[in-house]
Amino acid sequence: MNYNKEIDKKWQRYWDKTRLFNVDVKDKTKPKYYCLVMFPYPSSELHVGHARNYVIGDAVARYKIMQGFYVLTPIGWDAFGLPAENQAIKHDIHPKIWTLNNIERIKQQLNSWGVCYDWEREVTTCQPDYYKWTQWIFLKLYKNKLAYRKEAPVNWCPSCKTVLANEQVIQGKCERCSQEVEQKKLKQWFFKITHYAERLLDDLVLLEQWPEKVKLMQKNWIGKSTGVQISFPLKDVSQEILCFTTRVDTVFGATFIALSWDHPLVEELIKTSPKKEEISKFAEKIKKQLSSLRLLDEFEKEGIFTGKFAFNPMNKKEIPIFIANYILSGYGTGAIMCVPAHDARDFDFAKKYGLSIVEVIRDYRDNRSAGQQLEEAYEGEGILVNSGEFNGLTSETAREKIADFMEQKNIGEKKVNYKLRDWLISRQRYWGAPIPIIYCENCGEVPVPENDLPVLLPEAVEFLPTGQSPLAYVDEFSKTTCPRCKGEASRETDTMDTFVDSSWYYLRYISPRQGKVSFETEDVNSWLPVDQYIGGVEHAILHLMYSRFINKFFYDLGLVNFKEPFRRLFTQGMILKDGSKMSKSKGNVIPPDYIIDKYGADTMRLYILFIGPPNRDAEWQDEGLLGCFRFIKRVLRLLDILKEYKDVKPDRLNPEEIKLLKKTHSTIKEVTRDLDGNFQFNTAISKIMELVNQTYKSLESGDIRKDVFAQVIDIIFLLLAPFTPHLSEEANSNLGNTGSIFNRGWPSYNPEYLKEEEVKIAVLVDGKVRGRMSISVNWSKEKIETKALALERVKGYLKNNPPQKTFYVEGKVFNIVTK
RNA sequence: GCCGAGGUGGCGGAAUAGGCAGACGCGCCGGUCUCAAAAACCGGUGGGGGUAACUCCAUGCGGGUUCGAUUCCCGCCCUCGGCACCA
Repeated sequence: MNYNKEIDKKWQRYWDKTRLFNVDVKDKTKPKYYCLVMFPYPSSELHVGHARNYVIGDAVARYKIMQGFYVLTPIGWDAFGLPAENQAIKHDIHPKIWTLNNIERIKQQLNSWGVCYDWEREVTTCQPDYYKWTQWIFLKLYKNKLAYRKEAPVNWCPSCKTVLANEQVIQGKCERCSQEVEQKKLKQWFFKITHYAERLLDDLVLLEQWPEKVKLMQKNWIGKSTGVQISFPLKDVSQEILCFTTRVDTVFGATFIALSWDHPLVEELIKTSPKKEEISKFAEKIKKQLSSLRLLDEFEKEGIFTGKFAFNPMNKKEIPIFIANYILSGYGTGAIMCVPAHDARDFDFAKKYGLSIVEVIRDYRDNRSAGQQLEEAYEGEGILVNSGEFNGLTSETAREKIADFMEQKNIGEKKVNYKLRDWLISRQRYWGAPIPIIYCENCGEVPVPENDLPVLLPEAVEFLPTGQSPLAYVDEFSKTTCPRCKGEASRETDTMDTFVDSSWYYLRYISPRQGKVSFETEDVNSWLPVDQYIGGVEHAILHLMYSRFINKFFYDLGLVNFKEPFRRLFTQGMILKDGSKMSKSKGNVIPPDYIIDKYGADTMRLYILFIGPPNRDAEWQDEGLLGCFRFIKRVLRLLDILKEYKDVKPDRLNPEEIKLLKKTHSTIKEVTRDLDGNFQFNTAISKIMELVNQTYKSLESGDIRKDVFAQVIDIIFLLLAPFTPHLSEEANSNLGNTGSIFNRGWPSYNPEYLKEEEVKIAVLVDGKVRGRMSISVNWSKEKIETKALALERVKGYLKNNPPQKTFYVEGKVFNIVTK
C-alpha cells in the first residue's frame, strides 16, 4: 500500500459522514469524556507550532474514543482582540472581515490535518449570539457587586493620542512613533476576583491532575502573605502612614518610609515644603515611568525626601519619608517601611541617599566582629539584635511576639495580604464585546436590562487616533435613552478584555445554539468538569485563573455544580525553529501546507507527536519529518508483504513467533501506559517503531506463520490509529475489517506473553560493569552471587580486593563492593 | 528583579520511589542493488587510548550524601516561559 493524498481526503469525508466526532449531550449510553483544546485566536494561518496543540488534542480524543468513551471535542474561535484592529488600521480591512476570513482559512487547515471536532458546536466570540452572554455575565457580576468602576492607569502615547497595550510599549516608548509613553488615569471597570482569592488558592488542592508547576505559579500569583499592617505616626501632623510587612521581626531596623508617587498623603506632606515644586516634578516623572512590575528594573531606583518624618512606633526614632519609584501604586497600601539592613532594594536606596542602616537580624552563621558593617542586605532569618526587649528571639518567634505586642498597643494589626489584584476588564478599543452599562445624568450608572442584550457592536466605525474607543464616535451607538428614567443617556464605549470571552467558552460548547440562556445547567453538569484541557503553558496563570474565577461565580449562583472547571490540565511546549519561537517577524515559520501536500497529514501528525516530550519545547528538524515519512512507508510495506506472504507450515508456536508476540504484547502494554500517563507520545511511537523493526527481523527468520503475522500487523495499526488515523483506517479496511478502526476498541495485551523466565543482569564491581549474565528469575540471591563471583573478569578484579558487601537489584544489577 | 521550567552524543531526545547512561529517530560512515543516482535494504556510530582483549573519561559547573547519583542535597552559570492591556 502506498501513501497518497486521496487516502487522507477519503477518510476525512468518512469521519464527517459517519459523524464520528459529533456528540449528543443527552446520550448517556457511554461514559463521557470532554476533551478540550484551548481555542485559537484566528490571527493568521497556523504553523506547525500551533498544530501541536490540535494534533495532541485529536490524538487524545481518538485514543479515548477507542477506549469506549463518548468523546466531546469542540472547537471555537477567540475572535475579538487587538491584532484585528491593528490590521484594520494598517490595511484598511474591517476587523470582522479579517477575523472571519482567518477562521475560514484555519478551518481548512485543521480539516486537512485530519484534526476532527464536533463542528456543530463551533462558537465564535465576536458573534452577537456569543457576546450577548459575555455581556450577560458582566450584568450578573454587576448585580452581585463583583463589577465596579474605579480609576486606573493606562499607557498613553501623547503623540498618537491613544491607549497602548503593554505589548505596544517598547522600552518605555510607543512602538509606532517612539514617543515616550505616559501613564494616564481613566475610570475603568474591574471584576472583583480578589473576593475569590482565598478559594482560588484553597481549591488548588482539588486539581490533583494539574501539573505541579502550574499550581505553584497560580499560588504565587495569588501571593497570600500573612503579616502585620503597622501604623507609623507622623511627626508634626496628626496622621499616620499604614505599611504592610511580612517581616515585622525587622521593624526595629525600619529607618525610612517610602511612598508611591500617588499615595494619598503625598499632597498633605509636601504642601508646606519649600521644595514642593521639585517634589511634584519628581512625582510627575515617576508617574511617566511605567507601573508594570516587569518594567520597574528598567529604571534606576530613585527617590526624593518629602521633608517630613514619621516615628518608628517601636523605638520612637524619627525616620524620614521618601517618595520612591520602586513602590507600586495600588499595591498593598502604597507605602512600605524600609529596612535597608534586610532588604536588597532598601539597602541600595539607603546607600544612594546616605540613610542609616541598622542591623536587627543576625545570621546564625555570621561571624563578623562587632561593629563591622554589612556589605549587603541579609534577607534571611536569624536572631534579633538592636530590637529592645525582643533581642535574642528567633525571627519566627519574634514575628509572633511583636505582632501580639503591636495589637495590644494598638500600633498594628495582623493582616492577610494578597498579591492578586482585581481584574481590569475595560479596553479603550473597538474590537471587543461592549460593556453593557449606560450612564444617565439623573440615574448615574445603569446596567443594560437583560432583555436588551446584546448591546450590538456597530460595524461602521472609523479608527481615529483619539485615545477613545472608536465607539465613542458612533452616535447611534453611544447616544441612547436611560432604561430607568427614559431620559437622554450615553453608553459605556469601552469594550471588555478578551479574557472575559475566553473565561466561559467551554460552557457554551454544551449548548452553543441556545438563545434563551447562556448554557443549560443540567447538560453542563453532566458533561463538566472538562476531563482533559490542553493548551500552552503561557496561559498557566491569567486565562486559567480567570476561568476558575468565573466558574466559581457560576457555582455560587447555582448555575453549575462543580467547583473547578478543568479536572485535568496538560500544557504542551512550543515547537522552536533555530532555537526560538516561530514568528513571522523572525521568518522562521514552518507552514504545514507543503508538508501535507508532499508527505500527507499523518507524516506531519506523527512527527509532531514524535518530536519530543509534548510538555516541553522541541526543535523542529525537516530531516526528522522525513524519518517519520520513511517509517510510515516501512509500516505500509508490511501490508504488501502480507498479501504476497507464503505461509510456513502450521505447527505449534515456534520460538521466533513467541518472541514476536511477546514484543507485540509488551508494546501494547507500554504504549497504553505512555498514553495513560502524561501523554508520552514520543516514547509510545518509539516503542511501536521497535515493534515494526522486530517484525521485519522475525520475518527474515522465515518462521512466522501468516496468521501470526496478520495479527501483529493488525495490532500495529490499532496502536498507531490515534497518531496516523488516515492510514490506520485504510490499512484496517485492507485487512478486511469493516467500519471505522476507531470503533474497534483499543487492543489489550495478554499477560501470558509478558512472563519472563530468564533475564540478563549486569555484574558490577565497585559500581562499574564488569560482566553480564543470564539468570533465571526464581534464583536466590545466594545462587546469583555464586555465579557472579565465578565470572572470569570479576575474579580478576577481586584477586587483591576481596568482596566486603554485595547488593542485588532484582532483574537489573548485582554489585560487589570491595571497599 | 520576581515567579516557573529546563541544561544528557554531531542533532531531536531515552532512562529518575537512586541500580547496565545514550532506547527510538535524524545525521554521518561502510556495504547491497544500479550504468549512475534516488529510493530501499543490511551493518557501524559518545569521546580518548589500544591491532585486540580491554581500559580511562563522560549527563551545564563546583561541592556533598551513598556500595552506587543524569536522578537526592547545597552553591554557582546559562537558556526558555510568565509578570496582570499579545492571546
